Amino acid sequence: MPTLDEVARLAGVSRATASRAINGGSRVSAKAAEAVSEAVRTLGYTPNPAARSLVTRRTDSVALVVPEPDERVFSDPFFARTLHVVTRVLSERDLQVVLLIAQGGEEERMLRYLRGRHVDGAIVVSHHRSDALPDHLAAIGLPNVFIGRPWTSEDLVSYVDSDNVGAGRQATRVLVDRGCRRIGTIAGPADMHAGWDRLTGWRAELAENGLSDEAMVEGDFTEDGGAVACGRLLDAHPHLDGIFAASDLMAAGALRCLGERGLRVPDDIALIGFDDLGTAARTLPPLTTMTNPIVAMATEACRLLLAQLDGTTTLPRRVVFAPELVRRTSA
Amino acid sequence: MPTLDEVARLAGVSRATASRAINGGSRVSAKAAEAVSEAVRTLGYTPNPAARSLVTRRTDSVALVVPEPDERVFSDPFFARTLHVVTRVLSERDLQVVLLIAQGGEEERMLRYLRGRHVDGAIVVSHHRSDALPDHLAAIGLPNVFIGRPWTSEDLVSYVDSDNVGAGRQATRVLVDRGCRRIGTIAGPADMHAGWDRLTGWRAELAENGLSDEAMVEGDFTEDGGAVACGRLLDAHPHLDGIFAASDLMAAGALRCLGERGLRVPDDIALIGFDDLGTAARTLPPLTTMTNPIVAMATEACRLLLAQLDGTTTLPRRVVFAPELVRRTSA
DNA sequence: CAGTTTGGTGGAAGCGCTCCCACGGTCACG
DNA sequence: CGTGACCGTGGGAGCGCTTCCACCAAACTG
Repeated sequence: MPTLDEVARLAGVSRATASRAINGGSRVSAKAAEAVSEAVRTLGYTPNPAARSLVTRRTDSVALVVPEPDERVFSDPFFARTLHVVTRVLSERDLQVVLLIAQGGEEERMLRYLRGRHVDGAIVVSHHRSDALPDHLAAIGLPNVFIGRPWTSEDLVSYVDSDNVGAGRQATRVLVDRGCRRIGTIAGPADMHAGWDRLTGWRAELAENGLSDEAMVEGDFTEDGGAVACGRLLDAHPHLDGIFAASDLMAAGALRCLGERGLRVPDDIALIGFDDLGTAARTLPPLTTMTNPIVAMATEACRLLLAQLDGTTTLPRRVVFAPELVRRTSA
Repeated sequence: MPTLDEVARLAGVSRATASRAINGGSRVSAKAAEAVSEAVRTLGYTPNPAARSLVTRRTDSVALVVPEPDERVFSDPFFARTLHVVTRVLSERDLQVVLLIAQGGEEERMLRYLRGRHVDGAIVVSHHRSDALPDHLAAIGLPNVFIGRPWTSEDLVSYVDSDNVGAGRQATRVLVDRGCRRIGTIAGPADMHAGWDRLTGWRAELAENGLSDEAMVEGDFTEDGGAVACGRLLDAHPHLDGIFAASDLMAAGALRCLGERGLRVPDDIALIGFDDLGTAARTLPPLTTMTNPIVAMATEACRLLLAQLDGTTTLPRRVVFAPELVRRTSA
């Protein structure tokens, strides 16, 4: 592998000048710059990232941390989209994204990786109450942004989120408005804010309409989990006429369950989901749902992280986006 | 951040001894080792990976290269499983896996990353004819193993594969044996060996039984693509009584299409898939299919790569695993 | 008891790079 | 023509680590 020294020698300049020419080129004469880039080309020179980051103290890569079992990461379009957007936005600044899936016992491993400063910063998505990620990241001193409100004191970390409470209310209102009076919900996991907040919204809307909020069952944001949860919900409350599922994947599972029980959607029972990431449009019938503003959230998360990396901002910031209703046929 | 120097000073030994104590500890007295690990603990020391890899010329990380659009990577359980297994096997050697998804124009970016020696080696999965990945990797001189036979001269690269030709034959034979005589196939992309070989197997088995191999349509290994392909297949050949789909995802799409056309599976038309990664068991009816020996392939790929990294092997090697038939109800 | 192996140790070189700083040359200005 | 500003340049230090090598003491050998 050619080194900077060889490039400099071939170009007839000093190592310092070669370095400057390669990185930005300010304070370098056009002649020198040309000679260097010529030398780079003929030698096929690639800078050694280890040597570079040893002195710059930057690695030019960022972790996308997902504290979830990988089967979920790979089956929920939410993560695919997030990774896609994050990768795209950060690649504009030539930052490499490293996907860190911390399943089960792997958490310690992941923390070791972050502690070792293999990355300049981290974006955390889908964090659970039990992983003390905000604390750990603070202890490590690594710039970070959460996608989805973290379980910690509000003003300690930067995050982006969608207005899940408001969206939960709005979704429930759709059911109320079409005349449903016995409305159940398949909630998300109680240890995740997204699940919890949507449930809160559902409760609030029911309360405002004087309806019972007893028909609640907790799902796990997966399709199979949604089907199971739906079964339990119907067993306990056979006469439901509306269900709010906290994710489209769970709604798809519910749809399967309802079909098996001979219930027609939306005639016998209306169903509204959450996310609108493709699944909703593909089910039979297509799901009425709330959008999950992933693109906006992920983009903003990158912006916030970049600001931290640049040293522009230090104080934690939060940005909240509003989901929108998408009417299809299930409700 | 504490450095090795500080650790050494606190432990009352030289930097050299501290380094030895931290890495393996051979040729270090028990007393010194204890003092060092004590110092490491109190200081919260973590080695600087950049400094380390500058001298060792290793990065202790390995790329999993997937030259596919990310929506496919995240919707096909094949990749999730592969990543899972690779991560697990390599983590035993404390190697970090970096997922490199090279979609569209990102290919150059990915090559730059590999050329920059950010990783010690690469495992490539799902390679297409057009990406000149084998050549590029050879040019870079990066140890690598392909999962799935690459498009290049056989003995240039190491790879693991499953016997797709044989499995294609066997799947087709299942249809023949149950009495099907007009057998179509939804093939994989022609620029991927897995697709091509399964098609070859299908052709061979039909030929041996004196049946026509005209009913062929190319899919893209996705569910939606499978549905579309199935539609085209039926339009061109309305009287098929059996279909071999080159992946379960495509078979699931076909199932949807067949359902919409009022065709019962397997009574009107038998269907056999490929992969058996969960999807097959969840469809209605459950799919008869061929297993895709991912665990074996991924594990072996890791072994082959590790051998290259250790310098144990230099010559390219190939290992082929045999898929097995799983009988369910669709055929 | 001299001569050899052995194990533990520290000094020091050096991995490839960036960046501070000092230096000389050029130019505009008074 | 002297002075200062400015630009492009190269020397050199040093980032944090591993590893070669020389060294010494202790434990062997014949």
